[in-house]
Amino acid sequence: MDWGGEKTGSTLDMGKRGVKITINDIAKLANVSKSTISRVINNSGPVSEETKRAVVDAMNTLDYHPNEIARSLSLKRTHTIGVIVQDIRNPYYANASWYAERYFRDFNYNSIICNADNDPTVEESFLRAMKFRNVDGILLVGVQEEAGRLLSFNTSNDIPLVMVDREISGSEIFSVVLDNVYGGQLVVDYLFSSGHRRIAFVTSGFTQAERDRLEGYIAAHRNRNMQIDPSFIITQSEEMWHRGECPELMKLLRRKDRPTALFASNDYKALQMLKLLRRSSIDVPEEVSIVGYDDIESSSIIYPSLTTVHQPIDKMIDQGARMLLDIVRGGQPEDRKVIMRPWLVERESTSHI
Amino acid sequence: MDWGGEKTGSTLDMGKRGVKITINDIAKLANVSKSTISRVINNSGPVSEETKRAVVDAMNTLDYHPNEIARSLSLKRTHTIGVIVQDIRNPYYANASWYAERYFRDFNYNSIICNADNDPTVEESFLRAMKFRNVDGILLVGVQEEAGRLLSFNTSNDIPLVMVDREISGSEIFSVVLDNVYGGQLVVDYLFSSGHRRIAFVTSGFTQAERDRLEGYIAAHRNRNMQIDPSFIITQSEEMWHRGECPELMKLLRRKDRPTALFASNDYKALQMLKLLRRSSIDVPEEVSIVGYDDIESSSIIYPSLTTVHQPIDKMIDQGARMLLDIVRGGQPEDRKVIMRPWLVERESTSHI
DNA sequence: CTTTCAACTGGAACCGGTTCCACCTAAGTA
DNA sequence: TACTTAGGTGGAACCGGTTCCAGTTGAAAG
Repeated sequence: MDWGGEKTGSTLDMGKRGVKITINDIAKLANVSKSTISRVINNSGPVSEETKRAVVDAMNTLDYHPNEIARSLSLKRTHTIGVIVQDIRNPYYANASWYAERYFRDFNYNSIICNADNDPTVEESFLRAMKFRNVDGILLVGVQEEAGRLLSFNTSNDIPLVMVDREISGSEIFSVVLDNVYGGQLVVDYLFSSGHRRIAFVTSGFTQAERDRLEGYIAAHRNRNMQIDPSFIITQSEEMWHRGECPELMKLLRRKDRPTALFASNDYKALQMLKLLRRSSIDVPEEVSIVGYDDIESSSIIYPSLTTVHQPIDKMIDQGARMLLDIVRGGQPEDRKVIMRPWLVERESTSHI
Repeated sequence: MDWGGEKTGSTLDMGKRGVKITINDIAKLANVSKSTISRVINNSGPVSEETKRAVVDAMNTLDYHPNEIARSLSLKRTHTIGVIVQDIRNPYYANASWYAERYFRDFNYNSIICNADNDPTVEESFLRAMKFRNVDGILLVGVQEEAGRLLSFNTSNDIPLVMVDREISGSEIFSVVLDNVYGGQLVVDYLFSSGHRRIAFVTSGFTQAERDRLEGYIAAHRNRNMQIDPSFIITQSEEMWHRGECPELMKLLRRKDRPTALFASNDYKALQMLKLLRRSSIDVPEEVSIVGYDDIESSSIIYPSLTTVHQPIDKMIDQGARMLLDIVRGGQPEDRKVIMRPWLVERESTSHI
């Protein structure tokens, strides 16, 4: 909780009404030079026990805390991490960003959290802004960046960068990813084993992750030699999803050979679909089963609670954040790429047929 | 989106591989002194058109962006706002913090967002930490601070401070609040007019807001000369709510004269109750009506969707953030206290009887 | 009793900006 | 012609730290 510096007295009334204590005040009181104070604070050079004691005493009596700004200026590091999140309206990422913030704060780093809003342009401008803000490192969470731009940013630049929940295939960029193809297969295999044969996939196809889940969906069909009706793959813009509409899905559901199960590329879309089906008086899971992906908090709160794929986003953030801080501090993480596997959480939105 | 500084070229590859351009480079290239460059950047002194042009040219060719850290050091302002939020696990506040962040960024301020986690001690330590981080101002969102400490912090200190969704009565602290007593009455009046006579109030009683809503609940009863059964007021710790249990409520619901309506002091608790009732197979709203307070996003997504009191948190944040920036920039907001009124949103979790 | 070396310490430059003050120049005024 | 005066500019100090370098000291080694 404490962001660095010594523990202080218990009153909030410090610093004698706005007058800031500087290293010079301590130097004067302890009768030593600035250099020595600095050495004591940073443990960066020999100081006799005696003077050290005097300095610490002086710091305590004046309740001194080094000015981080000045320190940043000479050290050229700001103790700040930039976190760029794909879409903060998606609770999964909202959650992720909070994990990240907490993690960094535990290690005495501030976070600047930015919402890329699914827009590569916005993303690029944040990337640039962060550079000028002198962040020590950047964590890209679920961000969709065209490979080229990001690579040029990264290679031309010395700002450490780690991607979580996304990667740029073939690149050397540090990343923590989930096996989304595997996850997609997981869902379809589960539905198959529950007796479903007509399974639709509903997505915006916007991110690589979503495309990978689709690939898993296709692979699972292929493994069982099942045909896929192309009209069972519904792609529609994020904007439409935010508006809560999906005409194509509604059309599909009016067919007599409609799907018995719907697989949404993420929980957000699954929840929207749930709303749509309720509006059309189609019972879930009695008439149609729904599976999501992400396991956001709402998924377990709503009724029917959502069968979904759980991604250990907290663990992933932990991993990514650890890697990033490693690099920031001059180390080298063992792995450039960590791949984690999601698992299925069975709830009420699916049924056997 | 742009955090200050000029528009730049379109490639992310800037600054010649990590070599930072400083004001001295510009001075050299434009053949003028640092002072003049500074005057051009800040428009803070007379510069001839001719030299100004030369300086701007130089800045463009080298793609120069002033170092914010150095600027902060001499100007003693960091363009950073501290935002302390009561409880980030509560989506209502999660939302609020995002509005705040967005607002400040639009005005070129960074935000440091901290979760007080319902703990005054944590809160105090953040307050202190922010002081040492040299934030330009602090926005307290729904934070529960013992009056004394905060006042001493505020008076001893020159950091501008604005409270949103909470206040310290009798103090001069800038604040934007909702009329929670009014809101509490609103709910009870609505339930009365729907025919309900046995209405329970369920809370943690932790915040002043919740206590005010209770006061409204009581006032509405008094206005109609109705007795309140003391066992209809259920108070239980936040921790228990996070765990999703409420034994006292379950006991109350087993009585034959059980309440016909439950009024939760916020949506989070309402959602937890919904889950509890579902587990006990009590139908909402057929058997028991539920009303929440806050109108968080999930309230409209879940089934049954929640009748609740909508608080224009976005507008409140706007107000509070505007006030704060006003003060930060040396101005004086017209009002020290802005009081806003919530309104009721009728959905599916309540019925007439 | 010198020499050597390590421990300790202070001075000054530096990080990259801002700002006060002094100076110069050219135009306006007495 | 001499005297203001305002516009335009550079120099230097300053913000509050870090760090290199050189100097002092005291004890151990020769």
